[in-house]
Amino acid sequence: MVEARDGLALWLDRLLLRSTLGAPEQAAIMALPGLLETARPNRDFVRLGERVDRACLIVSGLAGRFSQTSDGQRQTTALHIPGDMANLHSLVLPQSASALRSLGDAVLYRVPHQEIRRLTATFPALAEAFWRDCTVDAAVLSQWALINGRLSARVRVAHLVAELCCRFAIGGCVDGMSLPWALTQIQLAGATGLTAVHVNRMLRQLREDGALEIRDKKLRVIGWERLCAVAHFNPRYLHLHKAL
Amino acid sequence: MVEARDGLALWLDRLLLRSTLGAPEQAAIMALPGLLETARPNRDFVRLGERVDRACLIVSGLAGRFSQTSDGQRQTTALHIPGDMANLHSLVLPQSASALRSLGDAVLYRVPHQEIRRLTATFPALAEAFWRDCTVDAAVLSQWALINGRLSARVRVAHLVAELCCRFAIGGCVDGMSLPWALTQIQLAGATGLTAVHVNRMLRQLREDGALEIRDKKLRVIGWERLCAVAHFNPRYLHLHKAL
DNA sequence: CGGGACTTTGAGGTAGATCAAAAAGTGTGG
DNA sequence: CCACACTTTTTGATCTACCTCAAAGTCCCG
Repeated sequence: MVEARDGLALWLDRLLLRSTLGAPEQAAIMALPGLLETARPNRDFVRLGERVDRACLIVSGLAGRFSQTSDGQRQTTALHIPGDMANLHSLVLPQSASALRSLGDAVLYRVPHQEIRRLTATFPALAEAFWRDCTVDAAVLSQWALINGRLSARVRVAHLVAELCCRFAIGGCVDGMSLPWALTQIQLAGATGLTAVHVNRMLRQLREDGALEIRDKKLRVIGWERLCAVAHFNPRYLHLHKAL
Repeated sequence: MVEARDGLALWLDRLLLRSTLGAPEQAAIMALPGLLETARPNRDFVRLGERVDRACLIVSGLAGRFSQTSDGQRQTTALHIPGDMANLHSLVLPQSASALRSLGDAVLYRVPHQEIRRLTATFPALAEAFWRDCTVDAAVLSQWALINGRLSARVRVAHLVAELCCRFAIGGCVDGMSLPWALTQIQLAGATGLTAVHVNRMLRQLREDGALEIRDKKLRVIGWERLCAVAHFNPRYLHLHKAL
């Protein structure tokens, strides 16, 4: 059974990677009230343009953030894994500029803005930690813009896979490691700005290169070094450690 | 003669578009100490990976933010106009994830983090206003990711031009309007993820379509409606007005 | 067992890259 | 004011990475 506490604990860990928080701040995070909710698979749980009054913590499963043109074309602008407060920025900009949707089965914990504001008002260190995490989010998007704007399809797919490896297994990615993998090639295409057909071919190449293998909803990293080399991957932009 | 006060006033106007600030907060902004500096044209004034202890306000001219691959390829992730505090986010993430460079002649006002922190500590409303403006920045980048990831070269160029029109002439863009235009086609290519050659062809098309004209470092909007239509442009994402 | 979503492979088309070179503009020093 | 070097703009010709369309194969769930 999934519980809100699990999600909050993951989120707190994430915050502590980048910010120093005292015991009262940590306790306040863990005590945040909210609503646990099972998202219907592949459905928007925050719609474009909607005025939002609760932030969504991903407790389990995956979620995507999407920008959309007037004629309905979508581009993924972020992938969120458990422990991500997917739209924390809605606290300061409640008019949602992008949609959030579950990718497969997902469980959310919806925390009212007003509860988060209570925390930022009491603990300035939390306000800063929140702002910092939003900034990391933007840094990741910058990296996506770079990779998707300048590099080949093969690099894009490899880079996205490498990023997710690092975010799931915070710190150490190694050869032979295996991760649960719920993303379809269609979803991968949405995030890399490619077509699903071409993603398929690129994944085959990466398999033939001895970099990785996806089977049975599992990703197996065959050659982490090779994958990083193909992807031009350097995890610094993820800010998974406190700055020196 | 350009003065720091001009830049600070522009920035304050920008903040007031999106946040409500009292007289003391406004006075505190206008009193921010810093160093006025003439940037050498087309030079990085914040380098990649550098540890930053001052934020850069663009007082005059243009600046670009760039992400960069290990082998030196660059992608523009933001264009900054006078009144933009280009790297306000460095306050919470001082390890610079992107480079900042002047595009042509530019004048900067460098404000020490420590002075800005004095403000956020005293006035929580300013901390929130700053966070909000960084969030808008990220929203603009999302839009770029969408446009550059999914739409044709013609749309990309048109969209960028339309965005800059709106940001320069906050609120009203009209037919026949003319703006100072300092960007080269090479710089346009850097922001749209195209080559300069192709940008040139797209600009010619837009001219032939009766949408715009660039001559003598001036941009003339011939048909604003037409430009917006070609660009799929809807200025909402710029958050140039307070949310309803 | 049947239907829907996803994956895989093939064949052919195209938007935009690349390469090349001329023309126009811009700044510098004599 | 002109001569120069350098950058930017413009145009042409060719090439290719990725898209599009199509169809078969696979997986999964009711």
